[in-house]
Amino acid sequence: MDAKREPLAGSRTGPAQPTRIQAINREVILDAALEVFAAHGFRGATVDQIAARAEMSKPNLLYYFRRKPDIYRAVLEHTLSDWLAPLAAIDPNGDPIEELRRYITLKLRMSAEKPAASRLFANEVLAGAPVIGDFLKTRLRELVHEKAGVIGRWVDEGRLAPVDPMHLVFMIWAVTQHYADFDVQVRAVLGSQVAKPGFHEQTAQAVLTIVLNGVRPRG
Amino acid sequence: MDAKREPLAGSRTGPAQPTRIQAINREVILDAALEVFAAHGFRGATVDQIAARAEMSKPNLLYYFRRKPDIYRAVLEHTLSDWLAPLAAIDPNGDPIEELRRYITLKLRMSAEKPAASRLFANEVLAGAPVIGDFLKTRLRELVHEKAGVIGRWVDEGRLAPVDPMHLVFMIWAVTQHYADFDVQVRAVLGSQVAKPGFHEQTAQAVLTIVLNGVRPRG
DNA sequence: CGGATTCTTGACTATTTGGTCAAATCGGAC
DNA sequence: GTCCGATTTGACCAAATAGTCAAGAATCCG
Repeated sequence: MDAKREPLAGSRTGPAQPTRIQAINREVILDAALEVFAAHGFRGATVDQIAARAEMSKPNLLYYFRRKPDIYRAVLEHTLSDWLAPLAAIDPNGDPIEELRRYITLKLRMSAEKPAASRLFANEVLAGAPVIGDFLKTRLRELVHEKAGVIGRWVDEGRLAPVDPMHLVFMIWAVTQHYADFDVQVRAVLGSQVAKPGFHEQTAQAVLTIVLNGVRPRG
Repeated sequence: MDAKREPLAGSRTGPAQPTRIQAINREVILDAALEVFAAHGFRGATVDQIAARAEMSKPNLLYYFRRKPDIYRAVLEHTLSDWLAPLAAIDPNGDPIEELRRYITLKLRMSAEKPAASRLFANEVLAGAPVIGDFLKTRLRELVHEKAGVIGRWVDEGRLAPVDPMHLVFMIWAVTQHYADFDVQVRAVLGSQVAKPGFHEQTAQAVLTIVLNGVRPRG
């Protein structure tokens, strides 16, 4: 007999033949889960909250993702590559200052447009990175070392001031993600300014000024 | 009759006459709670975890703090003033670069010595600052505006490059707290370097170089 | 249409969690 | 030592939460 496809194999192990409804609902669930996990972390989030936000009964949600950790992992995977792309895009052959400007600008835009993704990672790492720990120690580590090498070469060539490449990367992450992760604090301190049009451009301007001046070689 | 002191008035509303045992146990509980709340946030933390870490039965813990939110509030209050002190210490009459250097150094030291405190705030703010929201919008806001005024004056006097004072403060917070909040990530990427002696000095050196160069007035 | 399959959910269970209570133990002032 | 309030905890309860299940509703395909 031909291999009988189990009811949900596709939705759990791989997209063997995802239905239209499956595709839609999995997307809806992941969107809802992203918001909830981003706000409260894995342990603080509840399946009921996610189901409510997805406008779907809990058993229905669990029909698509059998267990809470499955949802969590799926959300993380769904978001990880996006989050890494800007760093990967740094071009060794580009102009150092321009490459950093583009990188910072992209990261700031992501923080503005997808703050929940940033908060999701923040919560995961704060909790000790129980799920993405391996990823951090392997793929992220390799990528950062690669790009730190590029920055280090720029420094050696005198095209950047003598800065520690690793710490420069950390600084850029810290500052750009701060505007997503600590949005509530930024709003509390800055008040109505944040809502004004052009706020993001102003932020980008300020961040770029300090960081780029900090790494520009001094005459 | 003389006012009969209720059994635990002191331990709940104010230190009317805290016993030696009370003082010790409240301290033990707050230390334990700090670690647990810092790792999992308010919702993710459990009273049992805190009690276990404090090496004390749950009912005993609840004898000192009646409810979970009471513990949480106490931990936050216990930590808030410390966390703010370095910013408050910026001296309008000091040398701009030296004042910023001292501020960054202090914040970095706090992140290294009390990472849990930083993570506690990070979790609270990530969750939308349900407890310290008012504090952020009042006391923190006032303090930051005051110090931003100082920095703004330094800029006007030409003693700092033209930078947005608010964003400079955010940048310093972001970078310094990053080393506490994202410690796991930093370790994953940097590996064994983090354990080496002198790592913190190296970090401070790198951060100070970039930020101070970023704000130093250009010839 | 009609039958098979996918999708949906109300009702339920087991476990975890915040919190209570009464009884037992401890500690300090006399 | 003795006494009384302070401290401690085992046993317990109610609510919240992750996950199950069987049965009904919708959808797809010929």
